Amino acid sequence: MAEGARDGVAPPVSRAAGTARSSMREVAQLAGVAVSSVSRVLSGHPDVSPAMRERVTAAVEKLGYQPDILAQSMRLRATKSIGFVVGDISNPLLAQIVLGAETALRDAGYSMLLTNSENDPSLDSALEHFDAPIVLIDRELPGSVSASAVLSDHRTGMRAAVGHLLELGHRRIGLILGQPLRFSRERRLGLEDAYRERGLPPTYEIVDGQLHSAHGRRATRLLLDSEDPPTAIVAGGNQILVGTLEELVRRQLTLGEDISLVSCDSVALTELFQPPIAVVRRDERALGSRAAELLLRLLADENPDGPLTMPTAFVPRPSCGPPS
Amino acid sequence: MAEGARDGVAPPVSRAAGTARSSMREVAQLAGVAVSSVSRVLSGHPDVSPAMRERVTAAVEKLGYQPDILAQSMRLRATKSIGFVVGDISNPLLAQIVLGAETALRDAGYSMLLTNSENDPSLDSALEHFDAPIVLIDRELPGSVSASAVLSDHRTGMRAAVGHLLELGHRRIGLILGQPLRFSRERRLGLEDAYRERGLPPTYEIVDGQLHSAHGRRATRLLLDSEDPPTAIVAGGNQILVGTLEELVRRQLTLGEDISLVSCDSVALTELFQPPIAVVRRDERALGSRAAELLLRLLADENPDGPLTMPTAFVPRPSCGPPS
DNA sequence: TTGAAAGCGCTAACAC
DNA sequence: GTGTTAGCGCTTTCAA
Repeated sequence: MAEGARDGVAPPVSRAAGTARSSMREVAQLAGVAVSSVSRVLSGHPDVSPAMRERVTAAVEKLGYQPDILAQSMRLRATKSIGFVVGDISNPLLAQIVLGAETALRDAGYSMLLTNSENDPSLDSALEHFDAPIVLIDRELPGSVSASAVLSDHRTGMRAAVGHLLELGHRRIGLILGQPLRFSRERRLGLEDAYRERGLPPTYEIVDGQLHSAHGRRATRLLLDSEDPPTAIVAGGNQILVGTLEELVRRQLTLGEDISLVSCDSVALTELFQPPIAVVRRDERALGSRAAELLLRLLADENPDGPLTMPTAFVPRPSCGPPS
Repeated sequence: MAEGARDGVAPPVSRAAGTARSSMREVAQLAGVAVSSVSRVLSGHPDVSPAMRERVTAAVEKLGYQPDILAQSMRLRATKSIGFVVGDISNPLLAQIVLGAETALRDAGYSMLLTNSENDPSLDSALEHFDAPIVLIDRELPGSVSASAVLSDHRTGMRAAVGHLLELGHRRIGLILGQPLRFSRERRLGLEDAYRERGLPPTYEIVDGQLHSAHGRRATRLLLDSEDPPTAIVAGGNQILVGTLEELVRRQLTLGEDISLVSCDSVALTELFQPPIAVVRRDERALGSRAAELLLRLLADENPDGPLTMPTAFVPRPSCGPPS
C-alpha cells in the first residue's frame, strides 16, 4: 500500500484544469439526443425508454461526465449542505458533537460547512433573522424565535453528582459555572435539588464566569482561599476543569483525599488523570447526530416537534472521597 | 444580555421562507436601471457614476437585497469554499489544525467544507484524479501526483527527544509508531540520528502499528514484557499516548522514576498529567493556517513552490528522568 | 416517450 | 457611463 493522504485541504467542487469537464450538452450531442432527455435519464425519470437510457448512459461513461452540482443547486434552489457554527472546534467536547453531526449528515448525502464563531455574541441576532431551519444544540434563543433544539438534561446528572458528594459527607461544595446560559442554570438547579431533597441548608458556593480555563483557575483559587473553603469542587465544563486542575496541582492537593472533584463531560483527561476524575457525562456524538437528523427532518418539511432532551449521567470515579 | 446560541446546525444558504428574497432584477426595477448596472455597482466596478451608485444602493437597502451566492458561483465558476478532509475531527491534534485552517480561510472570505474520512484509504486514489489544487498536511502522495504540502519536521524534534533520553543515561528506548507513513519514517530517522551521532549501538526497539490507543497499549505491553524491557518509551502520537498511559498506570509505574516517557504533540493531557509529560511539539494551528494560505495561493494561480516544512521542538518535562 | 424552449440569478462582452 | 444581450449548466413545463 502506498503513501496515505487523508488530511488536507482542497476545493470541494472540481474545476476545469487539464481536461475540461464535459457538460450535459456534450453528452446529449454525443448520444444524439436532447439535453432534456439526458437530464431525465440521470434523474431517474420513469418515462424513458430502455434504448434512450442505454444511449445516454454510454455517452456519460465515455465522457466521464459528472453533473455540475452548482448548476443543479441553483436550478433546484437547494444545496445539500448545511452550516455548523461552533464556538471553537479545538474544544474536544464540541469536536465530538461536530463529528456526530457530520457523520449523520454525510450518511444522508449532505456536506457540512464549519465555522468557528469564537463565541461572537453578534451571532445571536444573526440567527434571529435567518430565514431557514435552525437547530440549536444545548442552547436557547429568546422565546419569540422559532428554532428547534437538542438539549442536554444537565440538571439530572448534576443532582446525582452532588448527591454523591453529599452522601460522602461533603457539605461545603463549590460549583464553578460558565456563562449564565441554559447549561449553567440547569447545573445550578441540579445542585440545589440535591441539597433540597435531603433537607440540607444551602451551604454551597457558586462562582459564575466563562467556560475558560482561566476562569476555572481563578474561581478555584477564590474558593480555596475563602474563610470556609469547600471540601469538594464541581467544575462546570472541560475547559474550567483545566484551570481547576492546574490550581489543585499547584497546591499539591491529592484528589479524593485532600479534596474531591467532579467535572462535566468525559474528555480523555478525566479518564486518564490519576486518580481518574468523576464526571457528569453525556453522549456527545449522539447530541450531534440527533441535531443533524432533526435539521434534515425540518428541511424535509416535517413537523418540528418540541426540543429533544438527551440524558446525562453521573460517573463516580476515585477523585471523590469523604471529606478530609 | 440574552440567551446565547453559538453552537448549532443550519443551512448555510438562506432559502426563501416567509419573505421571498429579492433578486437583482427587482433591485434594478426599483432603481429604474439595468441589472448590469446593479451588478457593476455591487461588484465595485470603477466606471459608475455617483448618481447611479446612490440609486442602486438605496434600492438594495430598501429591499434588503442579498446576492445569490449560488448564482454568483455558477457564473464565476468558483465557490469561495474549500474542502477539508480530516481523519477524525475528535482527535484534538487534528482539531487544532482544522481550527487554524478554518480561521485563515474565513479571514480570506472562504468557507470550509469539513469531512471526516475515518481514514478511508480509498481517498488516496480519489485525490490522485482530482483536478483542482490540493494541499496535503503532513502527508505525501506517490511522486507522480502533483500536490503541494505542508510538512512537519518530526525528525529534528525526535532527534532532540531521544538525545535527551540518551543523555539521561537511557540506552534501551522503545519507540511506538503509527502507520508506515511519512511521519513515522521521520520519527524513526530522528531516533536513529540520535544514537548514531553519539556513536551508540542501535539498542532501541521500534513497534509499528496504527495511530490508535489500542496499538499504544498493546505495544507498551509488548515492550515491557520483553526480555530486556526499555527504560524509556516514546509514544509516536497522542492517541498512542492514551494507550501507553493506560498500560503504565495499570502497572503502577511512576513516570520519570520507574520509567521515562515522551510523547508527540502537546495536547492538554500531556501538560496536566502528573508528572507532566515531555513532548515533541509543533504549532498545530500554524500547520493548518499555512496549509490554507498555500491553497489560497494555488487558487490564485501563484507559483506552488515546494513543500513547506514546519519545525518541531522537544519540550522536556518531568516524565523523563535517569533510568532506574 | 422525446424535443424545443424558457428561465433560475448572475456577470461580462459589446454597443451606444 | 449605461443598457442590451448572451449564456453559465441545469431542470421543467409544454407540444408534438
